[in-house]
Amino acid sequence: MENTIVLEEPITAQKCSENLSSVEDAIYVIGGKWKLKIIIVLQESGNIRFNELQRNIQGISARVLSNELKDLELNGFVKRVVHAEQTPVVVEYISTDYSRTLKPVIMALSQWGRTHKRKIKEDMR
Amino acid sequence: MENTIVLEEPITAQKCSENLSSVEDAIYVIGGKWKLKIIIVLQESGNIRFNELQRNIQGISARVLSNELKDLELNGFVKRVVHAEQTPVVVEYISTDYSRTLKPVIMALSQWGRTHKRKIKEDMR
DNA sequence: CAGGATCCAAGATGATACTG
DNA sequence: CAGTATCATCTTGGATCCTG
Repeated sequence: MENTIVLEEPITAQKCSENLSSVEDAIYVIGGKWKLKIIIVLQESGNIRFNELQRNIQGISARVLSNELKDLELNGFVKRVVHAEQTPVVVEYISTDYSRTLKPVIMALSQWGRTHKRKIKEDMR
Repeated sequence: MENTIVLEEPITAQKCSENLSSVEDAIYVIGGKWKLKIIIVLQESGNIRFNELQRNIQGISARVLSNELKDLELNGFVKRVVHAEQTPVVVEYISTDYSRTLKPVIMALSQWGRTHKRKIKEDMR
């Protein structure tokens, strides 16, 4: 281990940019108005079809949902299952194991959102 | 207990929309490309001035930063402190106690972002 | 320095219609 | 049903210039 070169970078800037860039990475893939919502619905419904999914996500259009799903599939959060045996073709979406790694994030967010909502209500009176 | 009317709502839809709406609320206030980043930098730097803040946040323009700060101030995440005694006026931004309630969210996100980055690297080989 | 005002380009979104 | 195509629209964002 004596040959290990430790580059002594400024600690504050270091830690800062470390957190920052990780959060940045996270926001990059699961950020935006819809991604997390879709992931949540998918996780809670097991498997679900396109139109039902759309109904479950308040306000999303077919086009946007379609695009988001492609994106999520590319990133490994969603699996698209086609049942070709039926006509018209049935397509189901299911969440992947990898999407389950987001549990802590979703929990933290929903927890915070809950208390935040309470705070807002109190602020209003 | 026999008179208790239990409205048997579909449990899944119920729990689903609960998580969903909380996360939705959270995303509504801290979502977007910049908000969390600004909050992080603010938390890690104690107090900081406008231009320095801008330098610390890769790629943000003055206009956007200005707007985001107003928004964050309205929501109680940031305090704007004006030192009028000096000329030209010095303005400092500091994070509030309330912004610290986001710690769990930030931790979860940065943790996830970190492991995600590792996964991506592995996927590439 | 700390922003506000303005202009413009680009991307996101909604609505509607259409297809296999 | 599971989307795609197209168009009109609206919002964002960047660039630049300006000011107290």
